[in-house]
Amino acid sequence: MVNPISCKADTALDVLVGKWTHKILYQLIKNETMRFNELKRAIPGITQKVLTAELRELEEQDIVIRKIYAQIPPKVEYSLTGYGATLIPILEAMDQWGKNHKKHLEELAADQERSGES
Amino acid sequence: MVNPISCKADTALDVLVGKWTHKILYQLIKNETMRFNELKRAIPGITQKVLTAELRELEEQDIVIRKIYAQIPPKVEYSLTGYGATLIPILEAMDQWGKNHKKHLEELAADQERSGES
DNA sequence: CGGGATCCTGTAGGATACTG
DNA sequence: CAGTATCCTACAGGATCCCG
Repeated sequence: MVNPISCKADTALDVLVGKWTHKILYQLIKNETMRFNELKRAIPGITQKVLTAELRELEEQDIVIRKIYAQIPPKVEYSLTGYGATLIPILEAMDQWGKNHKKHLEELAADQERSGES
Repeated sequence: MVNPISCKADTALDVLVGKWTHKILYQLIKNETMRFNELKRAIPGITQKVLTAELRELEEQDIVIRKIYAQIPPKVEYSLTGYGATLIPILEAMDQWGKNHKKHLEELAADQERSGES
């Protein structure tokens, strides 16, 4: 029998969900540590407000850490915490599955065309 | 260097996200095959409309299959497809991580109390 | 029994302007 | 530079009623 999932996937989903969350994490995985505007530039389309909000949430959850340099002009650096890094395998699994799923959906579409769908 | 995630996690997230999606999948993993109202009863709080919509989406993505018995009263059975089952490891990983994350958050809260947060 | 058709609402997320 | 502070909108999701 399949190992039953006790439904705490919500908790993980809560962290990962959000239109931009995983892209932020992706950047921090790739670049280790980034400044606010660096992140903003790396993620086209996101607004300051949303980026700030997401980063605050991730910070609260101990997934990213925020280093503030008391200087003018301000400098703030974000990076993954060690704990946050435990998300990487999940993101990688989802990434893999996602890639495969895209292919799968295309094949499905092709099949349906061949069998003459409306 | 960390294996960069190419950002197709969106695709997987798209499938999994939705307030109820993973609970539906959870039920189908546990019970193999279920009728509409069985699912509805197993997932307290969900409405027919939403359940129907989610099932349709999952069906379109070839993750669940819908078996209709032409009879009165109607009988419709839902179950995971073999392809849909490839999601199980991801759900399990998220479940594990989610459980651990809950503990982690509690520890964080306790730490902050001890250090005298406002 | 397993939905479809409507109508409604909360909130995640966007646009824009201002600031230490 | 790295944010706040407002205001606004789209849409996921909910409530309800109807139907073969």
